[in-house]
Amino acid sequence: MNQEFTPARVRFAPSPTGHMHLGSARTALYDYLLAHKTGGQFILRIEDTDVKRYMPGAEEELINGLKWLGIDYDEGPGKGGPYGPYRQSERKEIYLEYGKKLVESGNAYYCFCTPERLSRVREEQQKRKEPPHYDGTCRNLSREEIEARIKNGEKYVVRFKAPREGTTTVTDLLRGEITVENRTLDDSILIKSDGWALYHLAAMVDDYLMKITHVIRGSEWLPSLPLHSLICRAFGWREPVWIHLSVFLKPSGKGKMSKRESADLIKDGHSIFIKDFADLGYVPEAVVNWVALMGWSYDDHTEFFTLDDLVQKFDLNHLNPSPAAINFTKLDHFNGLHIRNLSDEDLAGRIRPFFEAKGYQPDHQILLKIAPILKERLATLDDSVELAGFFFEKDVKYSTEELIPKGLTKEQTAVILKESLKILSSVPVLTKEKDEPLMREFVEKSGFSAGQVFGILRIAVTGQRVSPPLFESMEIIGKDKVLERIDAAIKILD
RNA sequence: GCCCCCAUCGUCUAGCGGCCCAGGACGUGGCCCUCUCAAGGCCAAAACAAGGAUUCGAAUUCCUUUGGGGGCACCA
Repeated sequence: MNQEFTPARVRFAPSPTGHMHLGSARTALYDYLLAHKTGGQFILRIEDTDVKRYMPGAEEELINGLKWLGIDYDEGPGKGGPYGPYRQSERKEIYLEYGKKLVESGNAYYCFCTPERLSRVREEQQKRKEPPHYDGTCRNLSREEIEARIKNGEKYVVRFKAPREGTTTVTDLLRGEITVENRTLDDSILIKSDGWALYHLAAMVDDYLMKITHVIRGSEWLPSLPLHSLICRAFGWREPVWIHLSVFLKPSGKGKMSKRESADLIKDGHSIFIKDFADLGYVPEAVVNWVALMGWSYDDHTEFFTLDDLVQKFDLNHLNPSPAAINFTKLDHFNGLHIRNLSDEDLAGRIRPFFEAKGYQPDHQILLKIAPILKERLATLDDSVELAGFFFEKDVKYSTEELIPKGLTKEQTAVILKESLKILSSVPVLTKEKDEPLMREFVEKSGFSAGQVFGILRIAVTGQRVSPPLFESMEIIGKDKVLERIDAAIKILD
């Protein structure tokens, strides 16, 4: 498909009515990838024509979300561009003008029906088990009557004059031709009585004026695709390439995530809201990788992708039209992969806030040293605190029972601790290369198992049953503190 | 109710008429490595929704059924 290799102008057009979620993130990602792959532009357009549903802060959240994910836009609010303004609330007059054009060309008409009458009609239709429909009362009003009623101050809307007979066929890139019977079409409202355009008009006008080549959006728009196509045709515009992505299903695969369920996820350390991922310890690289693969694939075995990889390899032909269930365990997997792909310096910087949030004041040099031993143990960044908090602790806490391993007595444990103290005191500086052979030699002679000896030391030094490797940890903690902690353990047993 | 879309292991998916008694990944189980936990390596179990049709040959094409999803606003 050669259209992929011509510069694409693609737009991400969210409405600021709620939190940015995974579905939006994926759409924006694909937009970005297509634009960058083809050397085109990625445009952010805010669809805020509905004042009632406006959520303060949503636009900012959207922009921050994109920034966090690393998908920067070329044109949009705060950035400008040759086709602005990029907020629909600033484009009211434009839509009015194009609405009028449609009326003049006979593709739309003024409708004076009141909302009350409309809902009455709808009720009756439903009672008769008919699909709810505009009944066409104002479809063929005379010019004189229209002028008179407008002059009379009657409220009106602009409706699209949808064809009543025949069929309409539109092509969606991943689904092929979609054909509907025109009699199932409705005369949708294009401009409300308050003068604001509805999505159907506004989006089509903007896509045209902004020279959008590909419309990538959710499949909830599929039912109104014929309408949108018809509007473009009424204007005589060339249609963009239509791409409707399927929705994300809840992890069980049974249905879409409800508001309630989305909010509840956070209890399990998950979320579908982009704003939450950072705090939950996810790195944007992983979220991008994960979400890219829900609905797109490269081949039958490659799964690790950076954003740059994706720009290189993304293509429209491997998009998948079927709905995908969200799989958070796979996100954890990707998160681990990308954490391990980070430099020590980078990882040190990223885990710092998690330590700080727990009241630690981590030293950068120590963070740099623990980064490599933490790397392959982290599913999420916040795991690092639980695993490595002891590095920043003055002393460690544990119970006597924890110190004495199963199968050993208090006395034996004390012997091991005292011997270890002696050995570790004998080396000038604690380094893995130096003390590990000495300790292993002791294990060998003592008749205890490595697991027993190192297990006791692990508790004494880290206060934890599970920790990063012992000798590496001791090296980082330093001789003085290690000896201090072992000494403290011996005292506990006395 | 009506309209539209979708259908391969539990999940994400590869597959675009013979390379497939279906490949990869996550997860699960086992083994190896091992100072704990991981990471890593190896192995295993696990799917073409059902029924027709076309064809020498179908997971791949067509039809029906079933299941799932979306939509039917002066929301987007």
